[in-house]
Amino acid sequence: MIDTKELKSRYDEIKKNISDRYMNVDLDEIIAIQDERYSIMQETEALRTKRNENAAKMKGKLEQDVRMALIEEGKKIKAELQEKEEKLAELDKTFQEKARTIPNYASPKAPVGKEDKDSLAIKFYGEPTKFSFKAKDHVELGEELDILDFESGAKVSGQKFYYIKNKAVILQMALERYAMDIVLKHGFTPFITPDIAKEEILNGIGFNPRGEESNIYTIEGTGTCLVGTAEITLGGYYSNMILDKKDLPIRMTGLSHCFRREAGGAGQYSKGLYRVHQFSKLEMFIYCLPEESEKAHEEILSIEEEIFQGLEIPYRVVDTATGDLGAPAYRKFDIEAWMPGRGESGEYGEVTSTSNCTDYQARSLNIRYRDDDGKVKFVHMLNGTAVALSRAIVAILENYQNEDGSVSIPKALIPYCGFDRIEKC
RNA sequence: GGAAAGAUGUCCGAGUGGUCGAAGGAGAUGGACUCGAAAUCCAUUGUAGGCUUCUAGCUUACCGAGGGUUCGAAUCCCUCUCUUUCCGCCA
Repeated sequence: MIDTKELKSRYDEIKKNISDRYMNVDLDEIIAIQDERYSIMQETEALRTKRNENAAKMKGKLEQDVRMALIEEGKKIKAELQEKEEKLAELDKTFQEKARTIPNYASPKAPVGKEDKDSLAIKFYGEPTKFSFKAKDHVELGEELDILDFESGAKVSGQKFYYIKNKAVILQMALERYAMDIVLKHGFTPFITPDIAKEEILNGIGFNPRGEESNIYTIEGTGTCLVGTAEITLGGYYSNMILDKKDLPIRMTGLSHCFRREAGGAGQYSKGLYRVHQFSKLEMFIYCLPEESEKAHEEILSIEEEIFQGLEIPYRVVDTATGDLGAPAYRKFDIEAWMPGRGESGEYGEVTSTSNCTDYQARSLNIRYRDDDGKVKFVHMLNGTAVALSRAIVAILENYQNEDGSVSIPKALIPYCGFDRIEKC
């Protein structure tokens, strides 16, 4: 969340940010709740002071009637205090809930706009793959090659589930290891994280596990959820801790399953592996000093590019428009790989995403460091996809398809796969 | 899953109802001593929040977490989490 002490001093800025992001947050209501909370808080504290003073008077030896009078007084204060404290707790809860909905300040460099098409393509790598034949999409390729099975996925688990079969299994493992090797080379510490996390962690990262539009599966009666990304488990790792400044930046990379409800996400642009309820992903995460976060963001992006350049897949980099930024993000870069089977005759489709969340998550999760001036300050937290296996497989199958329906393996993956081609068996 | 013991400030560690934001020690910082250093001595040394007469003062909360008892809780009670040890079970 943002610093709620600044709601009034940065009022115009916050308001503009909310409107730039096309979000519906009533800042004035939140400030009104905050004011009421402060005033109840003061009344509560005054009563507590009275209670403490009253109790302090009873320390020594006292006449019985004096003591009884003080106890009576104490009981009266206690009753009053209880009432105030209940009210305060209620206000606190409401305030926290509402304040959490205020988005992070967006970078002044992020393009302002409502949706996808307002985002800026800031870089192109390679030319969209051309074929001398009609390109198939990954669904057709995958089913013909008997390496993807959506029908069985739907039968056993439901819509948007799938089985990966045969050489695609090896391909996925190869991709995992290939991306891991690149990330490790850049000094990241590898993790395999839990696939389940507590709601408080989800909230701290900025995911809302509740509500109709939530993309999160909650596990009934446990207070936990299936993670949608290892960003959650990597970001929760240091919650409530004060980090040593000399240990920063901390670079972590985590492999996890990712579960997403994707309610209502159907249609041509979500078909096949592109939008699914479960996939695996290798995620990068950095905790760093505030002054280093923009540089760290560039670093993550460049590793993501290195991974896709190594696969020789054409892509573009997109600087996400304010209206399309997640609430915690200060700035977000997506890599969109060329997908020849997408749309009429190929389109770019998102394969990675990296966000600089500045101190937004750190404030909720209480992750700080001690600065040279002795003060504790919030770290900046960044995340980025190393490789989302399902989407990377979409890009590989569609870009590396051959006229006979077989699929070649990108050069960089051949040593990891042990074969250079997937063909009909 | 069962049993026992434990969880206190940066660390170690005392503290079984009021004199405890918390003894003592270590560490760190500043100062004295010294040519300098060590030793010694003195002082300072948690976090978050609120208010005000805002380079300061006042005040609230925090002793694993959450509840409860009480005029008053680090201290008593309940639940949970974690750690250690033992038993059971298991990949």
